[in-house]
Amino acid sequence: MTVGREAVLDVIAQSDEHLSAEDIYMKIHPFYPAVGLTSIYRTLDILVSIGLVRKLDFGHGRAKYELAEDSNGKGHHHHLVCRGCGRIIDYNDFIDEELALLKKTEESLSRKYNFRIDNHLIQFYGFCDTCKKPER
Amino acid sequence: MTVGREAVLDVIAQSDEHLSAEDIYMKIHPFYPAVGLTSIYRTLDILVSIGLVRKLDFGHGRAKYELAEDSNGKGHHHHLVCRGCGRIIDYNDFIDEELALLKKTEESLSRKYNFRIDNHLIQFYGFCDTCKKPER
DNA sequence: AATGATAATGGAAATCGTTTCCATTAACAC
DNA sequence: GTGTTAATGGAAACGATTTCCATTATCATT
Repeated sequence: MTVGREAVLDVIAQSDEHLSAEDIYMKIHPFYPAVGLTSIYRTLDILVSIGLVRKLDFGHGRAKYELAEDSNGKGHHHHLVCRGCGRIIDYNDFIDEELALLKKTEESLSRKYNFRIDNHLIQFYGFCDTCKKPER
Repeated sequence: MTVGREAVLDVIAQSDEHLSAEDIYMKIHPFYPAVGLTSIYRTLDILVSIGLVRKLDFGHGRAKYELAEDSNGKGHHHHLVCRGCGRIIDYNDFIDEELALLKKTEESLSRKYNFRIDNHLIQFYGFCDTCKKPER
């Protein structure tokens, strides 16, 4: 654990948003100008690989990162993605039902396709409050 | 509808795999050498926007495209993504249960967040048959 | 056929997030 | 304090996708 790595983890832990590598760089830079973007990427890879951080792709061309659910205080959640403004809403309604079904599905798929499943992704796409066009 | 557009849609319709823009270009080029990559991208955008084609991102850095479920003969399905070799498996086990829960969730989320949901994404990640490491 | 307006085209260049390279520096066991 | 190794950051490379722009096809109107 070096200064730079600590800083990256700190920033992610502090923030309750989904941060891109550059977001993180921006937040760190004022305090640790010596830490470069490359190291941020490297550190993120490590944090993801040890399971502390989750890498997310909402289709906006850049990866976002959030603290893994074990430590994020929000518990397991999924995402609502606005195609208008790109806003992401975390939700955990029905999360238990979802997880139960997912578990069941995972088990069945694992068996059927001889596949070891260790992660899943659920996202809803649409238009948020402010981006909804008036009905026509 | 121009020759190039027809060709793109044809290739997607014929194939039962998930094709990248370049895959499509490769398949079209021998027959229509005049059709450029740029047009493929343009056409794909159009096909996606009118709902004939679905754009997929499996996290391999390039978008993949498949025929929308209305016309693909496979019906609604979700994906199993192998992190080892990148293989994608389409499945539709429990699809009815999944869709039922998704529908219910969508309705609730729409109301709660005043969000118009028109699409969803479900993917499982893991390691396929051949990529599974021996248990240890 | 000739005209003119508009849509579609493809190749080159630009874009931009991410990776790779590599020479430098930090850490640390001996 | 010397040697070995891991970590670093800046520049350059990378690669999928977009943008630019001059050319070409389309087609309704004369």
